[in-house]
Amino acid sequence: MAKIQAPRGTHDILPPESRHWIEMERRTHELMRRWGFEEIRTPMFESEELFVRGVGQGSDIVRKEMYTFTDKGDRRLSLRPEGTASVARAAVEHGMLQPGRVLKLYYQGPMFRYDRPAAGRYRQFHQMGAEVIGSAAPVADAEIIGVFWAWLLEMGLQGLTVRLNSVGCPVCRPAYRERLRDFLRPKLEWLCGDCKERFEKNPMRILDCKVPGCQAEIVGAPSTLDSLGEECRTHFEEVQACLQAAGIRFEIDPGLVRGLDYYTKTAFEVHHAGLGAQSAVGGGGRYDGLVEEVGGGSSPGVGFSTGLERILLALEADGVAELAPPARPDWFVATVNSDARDEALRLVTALRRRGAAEMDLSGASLKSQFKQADRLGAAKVIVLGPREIERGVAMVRDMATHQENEVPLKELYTGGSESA
RNA sequence: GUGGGCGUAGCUCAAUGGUGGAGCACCGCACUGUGGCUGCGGUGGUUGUGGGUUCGAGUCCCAUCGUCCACCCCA
Repeated sequence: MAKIQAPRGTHDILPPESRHWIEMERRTHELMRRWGFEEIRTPMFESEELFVRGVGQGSDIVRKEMYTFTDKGDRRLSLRPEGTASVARAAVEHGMLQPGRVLKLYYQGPMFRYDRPAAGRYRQFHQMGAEVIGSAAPVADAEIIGVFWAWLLEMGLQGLTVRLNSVGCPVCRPAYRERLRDFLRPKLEWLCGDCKERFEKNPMRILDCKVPGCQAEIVGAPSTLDSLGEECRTHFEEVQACLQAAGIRFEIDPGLVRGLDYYTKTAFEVHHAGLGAQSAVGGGGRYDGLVEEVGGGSSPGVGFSTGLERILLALEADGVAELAPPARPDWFVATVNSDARDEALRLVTALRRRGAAEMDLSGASLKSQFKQADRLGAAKVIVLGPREIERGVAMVRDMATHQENEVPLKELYTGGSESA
């Protein structure tokens, strides 16, 4: 039979790597508890419409990266490409948004995008993210960037940079777009093909273009920041003041434009130096129009998301060897021959109520059982053979000191002796 | 989606077009009821897959799948 491989862009998470995932999740829950966020778990597929409206028709994600299918009931469904739209949908659907109430939620799980795979980019990948919904205040933006920053430090990462920008709001953005078009129109013929297209659809993306010719043409272009309306400008200044108060360093990056259509005002990304082309470990921003877009009342929000595979790659680049060391058994119960099997089973069952205990499952020789115990890093090996069982004792060997003592079985069962 | 690199044992890698190897890992033996170190031995490959060229292909050609890099985009 021909082998079946995992689909392109997907990957199995195997031991010992799965230990790192367990540890990341454990630290996430613990940190979020301290920051007062509660977990929300939403479906991995949703109506296609949710993402079309939420993430945006114009975004690359919706235009070419969604896994969309029709189910047996003729519903158009999409595997979720990101988490925020689902959180907003669930908050609206369950009436969690009441005027004056601030919701703090986090989520964690697989996301799906039909993208060409590369290092740090997969078709099924995992994100963790958090949202503050119900507050338009700058301190909410700082709360999100702050919890993200704390989370990154909790994972043990170094060499991180926060880039911050404001992309304006539906009031001031159109005005800025026009100013930018006016500036670029005389230079249009010198721009690359992609940028000529962007000129009509999304001229702000031109600022992000990597083509050297375009870079030269945009010198002196009006900055988003100079074109912010009064409200957006004040908000941006206040966010910066809050970040300074919270002790978070950042760089202003006027070229930072995010790929999801729902962002307003604050946009940010965090980059890691050791990651190559896919250097963003996460990002986010404010989305004051999203809740309304998915059918709720007007409710402002701000959030972040981070890619867990990239976090692991960044940790590797930082030389963090082990997020979580292997679990070592306290005891390995070894049998001299098969007559001791039942006693060993009884004993290992009893020991497992108090700690981690292992026994041989393959009928291996005593020597081989010691090798197993050594490989597992067991602290002690308990030897059961005819000589011991007859007298109601077991030989207990300390693997570090090589000391062996006879211990009555009764004590091993009750944990009554220090020697066990 | 565009351009390019790479697919050989579980892992990391060798093999001028001429009988596919090594290290690590795994299993066993070294006076038979005891681990790590050492020595010796062993298991393990339809060379990603399918075609083609050739007396002969891991090696050359085509296709396909996968992977990696850059672009794009982003996490």
